[in-house]
Amino acid sequence: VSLVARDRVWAAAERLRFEPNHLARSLRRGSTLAIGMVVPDVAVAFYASVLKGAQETLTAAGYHVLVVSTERAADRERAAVRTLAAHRVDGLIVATSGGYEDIGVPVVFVDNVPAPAGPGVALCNAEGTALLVDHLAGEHGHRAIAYVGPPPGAADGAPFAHLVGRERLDAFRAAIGRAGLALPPEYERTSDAACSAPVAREIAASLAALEQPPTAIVAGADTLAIGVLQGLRDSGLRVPDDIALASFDEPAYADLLDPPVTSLDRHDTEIGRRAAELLLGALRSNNGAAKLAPVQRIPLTLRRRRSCGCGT
Amino acid sequence: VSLVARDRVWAAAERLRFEPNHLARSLRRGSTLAIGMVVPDVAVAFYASVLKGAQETLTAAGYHVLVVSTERAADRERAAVRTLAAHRVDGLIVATSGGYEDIGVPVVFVDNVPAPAGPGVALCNAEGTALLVDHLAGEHGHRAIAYVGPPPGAADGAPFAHLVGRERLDAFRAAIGRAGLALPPEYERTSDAACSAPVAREIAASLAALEQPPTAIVAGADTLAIGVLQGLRDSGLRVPDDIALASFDEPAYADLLDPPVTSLDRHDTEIGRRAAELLLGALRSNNGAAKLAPVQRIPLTLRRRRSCGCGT
DNA sequence: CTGAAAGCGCTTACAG
DNA sequence: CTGAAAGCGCTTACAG
Repeated sequence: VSLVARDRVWAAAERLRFEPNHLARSLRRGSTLAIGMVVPDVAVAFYASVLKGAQETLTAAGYHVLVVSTERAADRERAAVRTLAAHRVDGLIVATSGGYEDIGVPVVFVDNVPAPAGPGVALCNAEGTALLVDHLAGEHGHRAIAYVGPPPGAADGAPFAHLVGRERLDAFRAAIGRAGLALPPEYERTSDAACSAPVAREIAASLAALEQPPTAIVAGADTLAIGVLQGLRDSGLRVPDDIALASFDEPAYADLLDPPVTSLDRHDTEIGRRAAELLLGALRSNNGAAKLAPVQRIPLTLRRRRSCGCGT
Repeated sequence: VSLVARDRVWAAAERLRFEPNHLARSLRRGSTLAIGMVVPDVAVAFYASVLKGAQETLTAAGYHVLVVSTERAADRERAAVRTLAAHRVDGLIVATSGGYEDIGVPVVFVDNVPAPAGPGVALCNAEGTALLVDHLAGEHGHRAIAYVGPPPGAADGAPFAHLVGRERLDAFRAAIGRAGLALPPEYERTSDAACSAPVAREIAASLAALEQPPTAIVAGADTLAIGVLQGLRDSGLRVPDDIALASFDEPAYADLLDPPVTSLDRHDTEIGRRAAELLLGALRSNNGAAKLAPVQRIPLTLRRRRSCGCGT
């Protein structure tokens, strides 16, 4: 081919905005450069931030991202994973609601990390919960602390669901024990699997109506903290004067809420970035070594605001 | 083939979890059953909800969704659209930041709908802005109302960007005129293209520092409302006692903010659903008729809360 | 170093 | 009605 002809071909390609067909390339190469990302709910700030962090890193590495939001239903998660398998994604990042099944590609779990299933990025659930309890008990002297958290059990028979709920509940019990406090069963409450605010709202109202209501509440998720805030308001209780509140997750604009909510800073986008890097490592090595990688734990920082009683 | 053999093949397929290769099918059929969705920022509640609504409808119709978040940069949007073209998506849903270019597939715009470019789903920007101004002027008697909104101009040479900003600013001026109020130039402020809260925070502080500060502010986006709230708090002003606030978009948990923020209910997921239906219609007919479809406008409802002065 | 051929896994139009 | 062949648009190993 003459150089002149070559140049003319290039120019024509440029002019017609020719894009090589990625499908054909993928079919031939056996790699799609696509990563599937499965999250319980894209509209929840935490997962949106994780998604952003992961997408940033994966896009920079030449991958693109297929996102599916499963509405926290195990069967929808299963369907999503199978669809992603049909599309031959090269790997998966999964914040599982319990429906995951192996499709033979590298997977990195985030948030909810099933113990036997591979590498993942999780929060320091135990340490974080302890931070909240220790702060309420140690610095503010509370002795009647209730818990409203995600359920510890598996949803609809799912093997992996709600490890987050398990870890946080266990850590709450342990921290209460270490502080030498009593934990009557009615102080230990769990929400629906979706951690929906309306459910937490009712739980908070029922806690407020107890003969011996708690003087402080630990919420195990941001949506639950919002619901608790609403429920306490319904009951005519002031936060933190009548009852204190500390939340595991940081609600959006926590400092502008009434009152500003004491919570743990989670570094959301960092989680997505780390998950993406773990996955990229597994894709590069492809020798199964990544399967043995330990779960990375993201440390949490306590943000003291008014809801716990600080600064009043 | 004998019936017995057929059954055994089916059983084996089931057992091995055989998934037909979607790539090969797409290559042959000339259709990927994939829809590209381009949004400025998945972590913004509005776009996340639109995404959910669209995904719901598209998944039910057998399509899957490729999401790209462009961080509101026109060049990143352009790159995203080209990548989606390389993957041969069957159609696009685009909340443009100005970088869109035609790739020869049906497109539906949401939020920011460029006039000559096809069907879309937009908000009633003019009517919504008028609702806010009329409420502040008519029901609360404000005569010095300032505006903090998205910029009306195109970002970095993009032809389509910020129609939303244009429409809301024009509507603000018109509503102020109809109410017979003065509009000094220093009351008419616009943020950066990203509508970032920190920029609005500084604008609010500078409004508060004016010799004749406004008695009310209309925020043209939820992130701007949050920033204004912070800026007014920085300046030691109480909302709504010292200065009232009404926001075009509803911030997350608007009723739990301090104060609860008066704003317009936008029906976010409905927007995504409508956009998906428009796109499905265009894909089915495929005769270009959809190109002539008028832009659908979503009506908005005023939610009266404390920040405007209601209920005080 | 260049160019023609085979093949990725499907679907579809066509021959038997 | 069944079965073999061609082809979607690439990449890659191979022959010239």
